[in-house]
This record gives sequence, C-alpha cells and structure tokens, in this order.
Amino acid sequence: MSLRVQKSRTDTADRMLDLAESLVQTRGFNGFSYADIASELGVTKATLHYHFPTKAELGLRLIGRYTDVFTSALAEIDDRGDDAPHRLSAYVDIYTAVLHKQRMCLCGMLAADYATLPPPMKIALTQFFETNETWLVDVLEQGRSAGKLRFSGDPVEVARLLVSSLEGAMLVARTFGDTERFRSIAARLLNDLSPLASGQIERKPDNPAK
Amino acid sequence: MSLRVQKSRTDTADRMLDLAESLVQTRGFNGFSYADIASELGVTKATLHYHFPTKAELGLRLIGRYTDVFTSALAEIDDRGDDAPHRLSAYVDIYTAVLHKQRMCLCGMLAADYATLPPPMKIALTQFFETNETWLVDVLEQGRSAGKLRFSGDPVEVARLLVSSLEGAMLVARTFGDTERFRSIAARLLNDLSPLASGQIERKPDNPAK
DNA sequence: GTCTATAACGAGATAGAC
DNA sequence: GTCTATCTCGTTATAGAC
Repeated sequence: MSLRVQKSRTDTADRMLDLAESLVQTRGFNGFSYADIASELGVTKATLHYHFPTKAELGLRLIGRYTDVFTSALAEIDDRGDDAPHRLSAYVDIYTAVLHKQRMCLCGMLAADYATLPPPMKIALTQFFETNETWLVDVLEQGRSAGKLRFSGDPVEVARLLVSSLEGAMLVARTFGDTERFRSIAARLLNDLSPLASGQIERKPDNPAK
Repeated sequence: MSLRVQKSRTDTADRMLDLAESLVQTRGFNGFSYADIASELGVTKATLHYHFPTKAELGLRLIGRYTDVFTSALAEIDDRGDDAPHRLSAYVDIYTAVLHKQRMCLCGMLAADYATLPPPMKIALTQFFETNETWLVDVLEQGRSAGKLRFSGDPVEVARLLVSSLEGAMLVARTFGDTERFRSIAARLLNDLSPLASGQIERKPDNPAK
C-alpha cells in the first residue's frame, strides 16, 4: 500500500542533466553556470548543488549519460543486422539528429574545452571517442571482408577519420547554421567507402530537388 | 635627431595578442581572462584594457590577425607555383604547424564558442572559413582540370569536407595529445584526392606501385 | 529536497594619478 | 602607457532553516 511511483519519469536530476547537456552542447562547459540551469528550471542554485555538488561532478555525469545513450544507439544499430554501409549510414544519422537540434556533439564540444576540464572528465571524454572508434573498426572490418566497403590500410585510421571528420563537420556546420553542409560532407565520407565510388559517377546522391 | 625606433619590433599590444591567441587556442574564448594575460606579461589588467578596451574587441583583433597571417600563408603557397597536390599538402602543413604547438586552430576553437561570441566576432569567424574554402575551391578546380586531382561533383563540397575534417582532426588529436592521429587523417584526405588513389594498395588492379 | 542567505572569489571594466 | 584603486556583477560553493 505504501508502494508508489517514486518520481515522475523525468525526475528533477534528469531534467537538470537535460538542460545542462543542452547548454554544454551549445555554449561549452565554460559557457554556462548553475544559475542558468536553476533559473530555467525555477529552482535555486542550492538545489542544483544538492543533486550535483560540484560542476566537475555534473560534467562527469553528463559524459557518462551521453556515452551510455550513444552506446545504446550503437547496440540498436547492431541489432538491426544490416550490412556495413547501412550501419555506417545509421551511425551518421546519430550525429545528424544532434545537429538538427542546433547542437554540437557533447563530447566534440568538450574536446574543445579539454584543457580546462577536471581530470576525471578528460578520462571519460577520451573513452567516449575510443568507444566510437572501436565500434567503427568492427563495422569497417566486417564491411571490407564482405566486399561491401572499400578502403586501404588500417581500419583504425579510417575509424579515426570518420569520427574526426564528422565532429569537425558538425562544428563548422553549426557555425554557419547550415545542416546541409554536414549532410553533404557525411555523404561524401560514406561514398568514399563504397566499392562503387571511384569518382566515376558524376554525382547521384539521394538528393532529389535542387 | 628626435627620430628613433618607436617600439621594439614586437611591441606591447602584439605580445598581448600573442598570449591571448595562445590562450584562446588552448582554452577557448571563455577559458581565459584579462588577468591571465596581465600576470603573464607582468602588467596590470588596466594596461590591457588600455590596448583592448573590451574582450570583444580583443577577440575581434585576434581573428583579424589570424586571418591575415593565414591569408599570407596561402598567398605564399600560390607564389611557389606548385601543382594542386603540393598546394594541398602545403595547406595541411599550416594546420600541422599549429597542432605541433599543442594548439587548436584559433577559428576552430572559436567555432565551438560560437553561440557565446559577440556578433562582430561571429561575422569575422565565418569569413575566415569562407576565405579558406574559396582558396581551396580554386586549387581543387585547377587540379582537376590539370588531371592532378580526382574527385566527383562540386569542388565547394570537397573544400568544405577538407576544412571541416582538418578542423575536427585537430580537435580530436589534441584531446589525445597525439599528433600522429592528425597526420594519418590528413594523409588519407589528400590521398583520396589523388588520381592514383583508388584503394589500389589493397586491391588487385593492374597497379604498379604498392 | 528545496529554500534563504552568504561566503569567497574572479570576471570585465572604469576613474584618475603619475 | 602604465599604475592603484575600485566598482559591479557573476561564479562556484556552503550553512542551516524548513
């Protein structure tokens, strides 16, 4: 009888994280304050400190949650059982969804703030990128073995190229407020990995209207 | 008789800009303060404000000087009269030199801070990227016409891919403190534009070189 | 779990003497 | 051109009441 739903599905701490995440993704870790979150949520800064005693802990929680969500998304892609090209395309879609919210990848943004981050955040941040690269290496190796992807040399290098280029493309596209910039770059990156892509076609993306 | 050298070649304002530039490139525009520069230079904050009344003006001057230096470097490349592949390689070298100083590209860093920048800085920032892209488009068109570069579609798209990817590669490489990451990515980007680069290393075509 | 209140400090910026 | 001194505000963080 005393059993009840403890909190609404998005409880206070989650809403705080949601807002903090959005702020970091748009303004950077040094571009927001506890006051920003508190006022937007209609609580005091002290309440924020109750849930996240220091900004360093808040930041660490942000990276942890973001990595978890990202990892889940990768697992979901794997579950679909698609071939490598489709998996890469789905991978790009994760970035696209973030950019469409006018945001930068949380960890790409934190990479810019790297020098100013507390050590625990630095460690968690590199782990995010390593997780991404590991997953991509797996996709790339499978794809090449199956003849569905074509690239030379170490898959690790290609994985790093993809992560870096997608992060950079988000960064610059956001500056121009132009998601099309990102789209065309991502399409080229994927196209260059296609066995058919040898520069032979003049250009035939899934772009209908001009 | 009253004629004399007005200031040492690197005068006060220049040294302030040098330090500010370094700070922005490593910590971001919101990651440093006037106090950081003043203490390092052994002057007071008031002195800084004499030369750069507001942080917004300081930032604007930073972008202006950085763009000028960058533009000069591009002009110098043009003067060498090399072919397109060599010009692209020299372009990458500019980025490499910055990264070797453990720094991020000033404008790549500011792109992350974009949402928090004063409007004049935003405008100057986009101009930097546009200047880069314009120069690259020219190189790409020449190179393709001369049969020295191979790529499909609009050179503008390739230029955007290059700028974005190089910026992203710097960003992530700096996080890992690993310049080799950048080097291998840049090499791949350039290699993909080479007429000989068709994944020949791993493939079986009638390709001579290995 | 949230509040009021406040500490302790750093930020950007200005006034005015030298 | 550089200084001292100061202002005002924002920042992270804590103490203690409710």
